[in-house]
Amino acid sequence: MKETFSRAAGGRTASGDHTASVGRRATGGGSAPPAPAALAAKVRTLAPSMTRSMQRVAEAVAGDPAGCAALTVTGLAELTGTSEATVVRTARLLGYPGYRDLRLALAGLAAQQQSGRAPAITTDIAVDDPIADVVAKLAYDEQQTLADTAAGLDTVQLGAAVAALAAARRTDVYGIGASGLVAQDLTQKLLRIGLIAHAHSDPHLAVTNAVQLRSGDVALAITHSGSTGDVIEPLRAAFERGATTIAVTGRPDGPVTQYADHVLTTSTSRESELRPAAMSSRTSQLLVVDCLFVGVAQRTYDAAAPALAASYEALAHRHGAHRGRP
Amino acid sequence: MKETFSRAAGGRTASGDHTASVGRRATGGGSAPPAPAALAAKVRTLAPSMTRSMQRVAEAVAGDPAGCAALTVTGLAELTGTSEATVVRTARLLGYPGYRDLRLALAGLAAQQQSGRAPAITTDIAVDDPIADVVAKLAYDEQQTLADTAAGLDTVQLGAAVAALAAARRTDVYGIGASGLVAQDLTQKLLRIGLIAHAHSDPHLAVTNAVQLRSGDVALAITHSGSTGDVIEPLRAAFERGATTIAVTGRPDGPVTQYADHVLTTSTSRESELRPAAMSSRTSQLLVVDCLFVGVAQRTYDAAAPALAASYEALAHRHGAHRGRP
DNA sequence: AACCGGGGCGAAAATATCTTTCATGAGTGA
DNA sequence: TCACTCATGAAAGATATTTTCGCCCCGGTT
Repeated sequence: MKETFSRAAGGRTASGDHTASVGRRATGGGSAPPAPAALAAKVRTLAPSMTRSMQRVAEAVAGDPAGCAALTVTGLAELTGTSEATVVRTARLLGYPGYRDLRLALAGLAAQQQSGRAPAITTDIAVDDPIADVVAKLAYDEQQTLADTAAGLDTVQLGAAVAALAAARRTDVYGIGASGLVAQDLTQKLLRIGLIAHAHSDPHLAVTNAVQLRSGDVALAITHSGSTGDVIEPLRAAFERGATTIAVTGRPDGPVTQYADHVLTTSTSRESELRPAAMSSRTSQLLVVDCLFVGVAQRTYDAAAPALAASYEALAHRHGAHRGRP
Repeated sequence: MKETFSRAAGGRTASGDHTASVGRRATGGGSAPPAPAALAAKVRTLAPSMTRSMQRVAEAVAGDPAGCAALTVTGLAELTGTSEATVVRTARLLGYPGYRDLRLALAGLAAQQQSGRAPAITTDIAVDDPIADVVAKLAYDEQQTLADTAAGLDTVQLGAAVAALAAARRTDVYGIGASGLVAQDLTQKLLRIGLIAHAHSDPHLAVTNAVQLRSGDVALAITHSGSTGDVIEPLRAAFERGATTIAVTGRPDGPVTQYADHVLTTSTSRESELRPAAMSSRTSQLLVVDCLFVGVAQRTYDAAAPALAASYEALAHRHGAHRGRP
């Protein structure tokens, strides 16, 4: 009973007087069920928003699931040089009701790792790695990113976002830099199934357009950091105009979520000097966007199928006739 | 402290105080290590020697590991119509120090079973797939695409392409539609490490620019079909002007390769109605492009590293300062 | 049929473990 | 510098687990 209550309290009271009063984004914080194998991903996603002590705990947990599963709260607290309270807080942050459940998940994770593949060791890409290693490492990392993202995606939020998109009279997508390309990708796809969508990279134009939106429209912001002002502003404008707003971000607690009815979390993986964060965040974002697209296509199948076929046909003309067409 | 002590005590009779003083619990009290996944077997083996109540508990545990893992001693006792003591006795009989550890093992078992069911998603995405399946299938497919691409990449060609890019005075990248986004992605990255690169989506402008190229410059065309005229034309122009030309295509025998000094092959995976080819080709292309980028970054490390750092710094300013920054 | 061990068994005490509360101090912005 | 916020851990407060203890069922014996 208090269970539920305490959970809600954990979900950051902070900023949102506006948000709070509006009372939207109800689904925001705690809807996610405890993760099974998505734990490592979740740790990475949430790590930035953690305090130092909690990070230590999270690190220990992610680094040695099996070992930590064998420890009691007190044990883990001692190991990480923190207190029981901190351990419990971390468990909560990771989406579990308490340490006990985190421990259970840890045991599960350990078992999976054990039975699964042993060689999960990824070294960073080094300056003198031969090109073949670069290919292998990059491919592996991106695969990992995909797995993490898929595991960490909240299907409820995703479903809600899909529903909103499918029903939208019009959709605006905001993204800057690398995220801008993802925004365009989504837009291209939506257009192909006959929906009305626009991607905006220019902040001013984005806001200008956003204020045109109203209930029944959808605004979708893509930002890895979750705090890209140029993207938040248009989303906010749309939010205040009553449009349904969606955020695709790697920081589920970032400012952007204040104005988002639905938050889709992308995974954050360790970056290195030669592998900028942009790379994995892009992969992650694209997967999310693809899921959105396919979801929408399913929902609007009757309209989408012919549209897809038509655009396929149209394109075929642009390419020389080559074999392989069934 | 009591932790260790009590646990050792739990280890029962046998070795007693010696074990306790050592404080290891790895091997536990008895000789048998707790079972990992051999639990079901153990239950069957030991069932005959169990009392009626214990059998009920064992049965429940073997029948629904996941479900039981979610229960407390009391819960499981109630479920099986027995008492806590019996549950603990059963756990002991199965080789665990207590119920807590049995529960942990149960969680592990459940996780294993769950993950074992993974490769059931080889099917195409159907119109009525639940959203969770869509996510799983898409992630799986893209992972597959990455693996295929990595496996099929010719590292010699890749190395040559990297060398050309790293040495290029200027690089033009051509791509249309979805490939255009990939082209932009590459361009963005190259710019970030201080190289001069442009992406062209407009065929006319592309050709106009291509004729400016000459030996020492690089032109890179991205086209899945390998026969997109709008992309081939500028590549051809560049080729004829003596620039080094690279093609990233899914058709290593397509027209585009005629004018390419180096051909990088992207993988083509099966597409379906709801999963257009563009999706996997994009994933594939991006991996190739990432490899190119990292390769170039390696080769130009002295210049690239500071440039990357600088652009990182510059971006940090655009985002609000949030905590978690070490 | 009555009596007598021998255990299986569960209620409840005892203990360990987990959770919550609360006071403190470190860091931060004005 | 001061007020303020918030992270943090100590310890109190709940729960969960383990242990204790003896009932009572079951078979065998006289």
